Amino acid sequence: MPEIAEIRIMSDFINREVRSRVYYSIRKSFISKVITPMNLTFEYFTIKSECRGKELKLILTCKATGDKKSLICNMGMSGNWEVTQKDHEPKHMHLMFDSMDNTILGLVDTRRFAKWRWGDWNYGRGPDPIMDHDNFLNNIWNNIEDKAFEKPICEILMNQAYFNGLGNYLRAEVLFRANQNPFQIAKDAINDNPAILELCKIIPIEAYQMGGGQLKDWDNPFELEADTFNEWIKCYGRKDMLSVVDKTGRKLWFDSKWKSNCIYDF
DNA sequence: CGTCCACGTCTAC
DNA sequence: TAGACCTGGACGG
Repeated sequence: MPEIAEIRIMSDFINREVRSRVYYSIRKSFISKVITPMNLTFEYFTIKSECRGKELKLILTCKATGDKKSLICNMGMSGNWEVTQKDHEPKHMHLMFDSMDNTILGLVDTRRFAKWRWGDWNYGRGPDPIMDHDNFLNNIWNNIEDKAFEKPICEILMNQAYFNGLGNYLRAEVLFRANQNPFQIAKDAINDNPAILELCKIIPIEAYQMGGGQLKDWDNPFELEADTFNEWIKCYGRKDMLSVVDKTGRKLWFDSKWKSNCIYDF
């Protein structure tokens, strides 16, 4: 489910929901295997959300002292946020924030790949390609001689040290919209076709404005038609495109015009 | 019923 | 560079 567009939508959703609420407790489900201790000394606290690439940061502020603690959340494959009534937690809600108004802000995650920890951003991941685009570009141009850029462009677009927030559907859409041979060596591809880097901002913004990708039961802040995303997506998962398993084991979707360039076995 | 597949990391041979 | 980690939906017999 979540790549950078969906993470931003989740962050917006959280900020809208928590704006007028005060929280008093954090819990995790009994089944959760996340070992992060959930004890919090704040008696009452407010919440604010930020995002950076595929990471989400919940900043908790103590009502009494103004002290802050940050929880960094990675949403895995199926993580999403919901607000429900107390004692009506849906199945697969594994992290819960209890509010004084008897609602719960919770992380719902069927596959339980989502993780959370106290602390700051993982700076091993690159700058946000949308909100911090200049640093995103600098990080790439300053490291263009890195061995990572000797790999095919389709592979490095999944490398979170440089493309924090891109995932399997966004890389397919970026490459397609850039009219880019997915198998060209990344350094050459970026030098020949720097529009790729602009599309790493433009495409996620479009996906964000569409309300995100393939999300079922999403509380869409834009109130768009349900199939808007399916009309927008031009490559990923489409019958008129080719797919092949790449070196990292992920399925790469690409325009059949590049078939003769393909370096992976069909 | 069974098998395959999924928008992502992690760690361990 | 395979697997491990997970659940459930789609699809086939």
